[in-house]
Amino acid sequence: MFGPWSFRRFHHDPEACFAGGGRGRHHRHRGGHHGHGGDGPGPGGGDNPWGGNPFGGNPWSFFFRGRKTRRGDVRAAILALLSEQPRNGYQIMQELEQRSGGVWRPSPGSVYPALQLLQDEDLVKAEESGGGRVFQLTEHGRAYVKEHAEDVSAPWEAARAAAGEDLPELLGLAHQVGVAAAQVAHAGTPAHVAEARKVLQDARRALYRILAEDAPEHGR
Amino acid sequence: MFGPWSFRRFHHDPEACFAGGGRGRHHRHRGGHHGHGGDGPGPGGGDNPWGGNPFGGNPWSFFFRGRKTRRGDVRAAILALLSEQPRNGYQIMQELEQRSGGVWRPSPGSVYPALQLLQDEDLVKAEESGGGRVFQLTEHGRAYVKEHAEDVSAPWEAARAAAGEDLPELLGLAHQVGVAAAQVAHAGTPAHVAEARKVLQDARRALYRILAEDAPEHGR
DNA sequence: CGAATGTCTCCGATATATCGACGACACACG
DNA sequence: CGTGTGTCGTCGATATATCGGAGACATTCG
Repeated sequence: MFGPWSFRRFHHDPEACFAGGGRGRHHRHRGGHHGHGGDGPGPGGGDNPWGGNPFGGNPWSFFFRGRKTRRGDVRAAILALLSEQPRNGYQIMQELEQRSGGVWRPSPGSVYPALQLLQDEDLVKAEESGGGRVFQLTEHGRAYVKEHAEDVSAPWEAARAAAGEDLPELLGLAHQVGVAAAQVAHAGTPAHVAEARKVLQDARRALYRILAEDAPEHGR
Repeated sequence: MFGPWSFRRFHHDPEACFAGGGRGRHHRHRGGHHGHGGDGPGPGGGDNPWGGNPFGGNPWSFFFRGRKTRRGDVRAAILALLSEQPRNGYQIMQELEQRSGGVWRPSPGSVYPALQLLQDEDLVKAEESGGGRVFQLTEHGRAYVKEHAEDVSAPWEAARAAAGEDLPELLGLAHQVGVAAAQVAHAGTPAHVAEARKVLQDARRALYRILAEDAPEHGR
């Protein structure tokens, strides 16, 4: 089954629990060329309990972390995109984010090693261009894509479908609430700010009350 | 005066308006080694109207963009930090974010050029370490810091003070609202989701009503 | 056939670097 | 002295790269 934080698990396993900080909490800073091992900027870390951002980052990044695809998806996606046109690594990440409606942006940690492997297999080659490197399929790569059409899929579609509709909609609304709160904080009087604080506290309470009233599931 | 998006302007100029997309909107993609000039992931861009993140990124990043410090602050901050101990570029950015309570994280676009200039002036030197480069003051740099103590300030304190209290507090609450909404979206029934949608819509409406009732300022 | 173990891929964080836009500051001119 | 112009520093976005943790998948063993 999918990890606790993947939306695939959300989709297939409604029992999945959000408790705890997810991967970021357990993730240790590494040695080697990265030397620092201090506490991370996550919740509870350092002077700022909300993370790197004093306002806590966005709430969905807290949940929507970790694996969003399956093994082989990044490789398949790269082959699919490069069979359309040459692209650099950054463009590949951007395009996948765009085509998945934003639910999946492969990290550099998967894209660059996958590109390296594809080069090792002589399916892809890189050319210097404008200060960066543009990747394109080789002749061998084109033949491979033709012969393995079923492997060169569009995993961004699955990612998009898996994310569903409710989460984006509610988080979009929550985002608008945050925008309005920021405007009050900026342009409002102290009395306005106090009023806004109460509105937000009431909304939070109402949402948790919805969760609390959850009875054993019927017809799910 | 400060730019439309700096919190300094927020602080000193309450008339400042949030309308429009800020710097990101006008910022053009550049040529040269970065070739792509397509529409950005910002509001209104591409398939996903909320930005790179399908859920719109966090609301405060929309407002809290652009300049947060004055000319020379990054240089002063680097000198102050390196007079304590050697650090690499990434650690400098992290430390400033931490000490400012998160309101200021200088971008690589200011830190690395400033480090280069400080090296050119023989105030700082770099040493390879663990795959990266650690920067430290030279003898000349140490003398400079001693002679110009008034220039080597703690701009993170000013940044922190300028951000004030209301914005972080309200955005922290909005963040918690977002977290609760995400939990409902994930674990709730369709009826729960509909109920949560209403809670969020009501909260947004209440916040804008607070702003709408603003009379001409008294005693501000 | 199910459980345990091993392996492989994905990801977040770390780390670096630069360009062009833009805001703020200094300076010059009327 | 105020306004306009020029210059300089800051920033977001672009672009690359890698390490170690962890999840998912395959394989092996009982």
